[in-house]
Amino acid sequence: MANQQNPPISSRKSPKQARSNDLVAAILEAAAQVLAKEGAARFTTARVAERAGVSVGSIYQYFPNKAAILFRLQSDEWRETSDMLADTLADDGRPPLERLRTLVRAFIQSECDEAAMRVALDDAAPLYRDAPEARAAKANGTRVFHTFMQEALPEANDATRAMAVSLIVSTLSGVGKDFSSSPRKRGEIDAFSAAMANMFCAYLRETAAARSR
Amino acid sequence: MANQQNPPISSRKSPKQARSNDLVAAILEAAAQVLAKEGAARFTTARVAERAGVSVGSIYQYFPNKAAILFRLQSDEWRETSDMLADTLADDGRPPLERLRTLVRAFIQSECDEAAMRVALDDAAPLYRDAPEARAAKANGTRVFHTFMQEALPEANDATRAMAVSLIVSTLSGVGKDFSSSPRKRGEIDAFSAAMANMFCAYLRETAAARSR
DNA sequence: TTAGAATGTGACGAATTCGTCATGTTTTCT
DNA sequence: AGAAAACATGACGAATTCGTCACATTCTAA
Repeated sequence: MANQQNPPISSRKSPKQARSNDLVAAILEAAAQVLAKEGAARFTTARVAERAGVSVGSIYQYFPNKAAILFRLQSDEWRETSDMLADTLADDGRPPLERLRTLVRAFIQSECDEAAMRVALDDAAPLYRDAPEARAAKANGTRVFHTFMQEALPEANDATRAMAVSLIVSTLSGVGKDFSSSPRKRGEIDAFSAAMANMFCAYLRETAAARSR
Repeated sequence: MANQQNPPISSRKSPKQARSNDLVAAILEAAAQVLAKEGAARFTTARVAERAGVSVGSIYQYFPNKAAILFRLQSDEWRETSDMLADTLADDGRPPLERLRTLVRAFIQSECDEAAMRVALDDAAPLYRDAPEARAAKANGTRVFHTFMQEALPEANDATRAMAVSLIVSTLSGVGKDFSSSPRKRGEIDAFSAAMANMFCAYLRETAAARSR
């Protein structure tokens, strides 16, 4: 109901020289560190600048505001994990549900690996969440699952498949957040991933069975 | 990694006279409105006071700080929904999985009914989340599910049951948040609840079957 | 070499926010 | 009634934060 800021994302200018490329990289690196180590509430352009060994003004040369930095971090994160998931799902030769198991494990693992930053990024979500770019980026991340679902539920109609996708995507991200918000040992990750994969597989099997009946 | 404040919850004093009881009620009512209408970022003791027709000082007489108000709101919310869920689950005479279906529907519905405030409350979570009281309140909310799971998975061992509980609880709350973050029509709520219930039931059935084998 | 474009700096204004405290009002109790 | 306790007020200090802008430095190309 609030928390929207008009120019949150659109890049202010793009680097023309080598040094400014380095600078943007340094800013992003520093931003990730500040976010992970200080938390969302203490994420400040001033702190990012200090950590990057750069002045505040330089940051505002390439990012219109604080939210844009955060969105960029989140956006990169999404791209990376969605690429990883796409690779897992595209691995033909293994049955769909088995690939799904691998995917769940990989996702939970990656969520836990960078827990600190992901949690903070999530805390900061109100700052960038409502931007159209953010919605687009998120939608793009679910594309992989739609093609996967064609394989997993070949007999089902589109509505059923769409529902399965949104349910699974939403569960993965929501539960992943929750799970990774406290530190986890290897065994816990294994067990939890397995249970979640079981749940998805059971659901898909029953859905497929119901459809073909 | 950050965002902790030492005295977030402990009540400052308890109302001794009638007027102060009314005042606390007015504060909480105003707080809920401010949160829903202005969002977490604009949730301010000053704004709450103004809406309640009360002075800031009065607020700080009964709440040690802003976070305490938010925690109180969240806490009340948790209590209400967990009571509701307990009622649903306790309704003997109907098979466990059928009760679970009803529960899922009721939960999603209630999540959508007050979407604005719940989303804002979630955005504000970093302010109260790390308080010990918050963890306790949350744990208390999962109690209902443990007893339910005894019925649903009578043959399973404790570890399996515990996993099922945390998976389902986590999914409910995580996915509920996600789903209710955009406005939903009645039909969407029905369809989504049904799908989610299907997923839970399929999981529990397969888990039960695996155990008894 | 040198003009001008690109880049980098950081002090600073404007805005917000939190929570306190000295002071005033109302209630309670004897 | 009168004293003490409870309750209520709101101006204000201290702290933070965001993002800008006038100016300095570095690079590019003629």
